[in-house]
Amino acid sequence: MLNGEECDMSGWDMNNCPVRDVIDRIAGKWSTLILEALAQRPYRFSELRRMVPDISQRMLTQTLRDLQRDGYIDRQVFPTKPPSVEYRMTELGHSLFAPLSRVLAWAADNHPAVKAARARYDESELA
Amino acid sequence: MLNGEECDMSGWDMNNCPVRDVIDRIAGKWSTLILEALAQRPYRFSELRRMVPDISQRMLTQTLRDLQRDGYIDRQVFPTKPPSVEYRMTELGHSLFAPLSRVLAWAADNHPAVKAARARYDESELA
DNA sequence: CAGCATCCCGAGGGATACTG
DNA sequence: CAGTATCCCTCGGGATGCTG
Repeated sequence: MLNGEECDMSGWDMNNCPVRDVIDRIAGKWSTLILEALAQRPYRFSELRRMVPDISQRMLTQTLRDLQRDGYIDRQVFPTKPPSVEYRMTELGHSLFAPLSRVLAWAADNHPAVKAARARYDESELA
Repeated sequence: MLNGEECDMSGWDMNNCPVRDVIDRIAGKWSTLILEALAQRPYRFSELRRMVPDISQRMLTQTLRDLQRDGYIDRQVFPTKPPSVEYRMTELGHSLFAPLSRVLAWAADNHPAVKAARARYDESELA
């Protein structure tokens, strides 16, 4: 990575860079929020909806499918009536979330610094 | 984060969640590539272009501006002729790249596992 | 309850041409 | 060399309505 091994810009064409292939998925608008929730414990569809109130059920479904497809979460259907579905983070998902949560924590911690940098930049721009 | 402190889904409305505010920027298509390059050493505009061959100069300029605005990189102009500009990662940028590079490394390491998961999913889908 | 189908919009981003 | 300026188009994602 750092030495240009995995996704060397000069070697890969963008469309099949393995790092991008993975990153693009978790870079979606809702992925990290869902992962954050399921990192704690399994949740049902309606529970997740309540936890991420601004998400549409369309995007919740789609994001869950994408995360499931990439192997980060499992979907288990209980054939009750009415049906109930539980989503649970897989081992792969947890192993991803370990480093990912560090970045999220960094973002939370350094948000003030970033906001300050933006203010400084915008200030110097209004020439 | 994990305990719902920083970006508690039930508390924040999406549009001013501090974590998203930071993450959305570095989740852009080219940001990580540029950060990866500048984490190693400073580079000039044309050098970066060569390192990320698929980027348009429009997006290179724009991504550099965004990263600069958020305080991750510095821009230094040398008034030579023709002009030369050097981009250099700041301390804030390096402190971000530390955890970020872990995620990128994870992505590189686990790309096969993710591809396998996708294959399994797609297989089971073509009912 | 947990979806799927449809319509629709705006932002992100590509291609091309021009400049200090 | 290091940009800026336009045009254009894809596609992520919102809103709404319907189903097993």
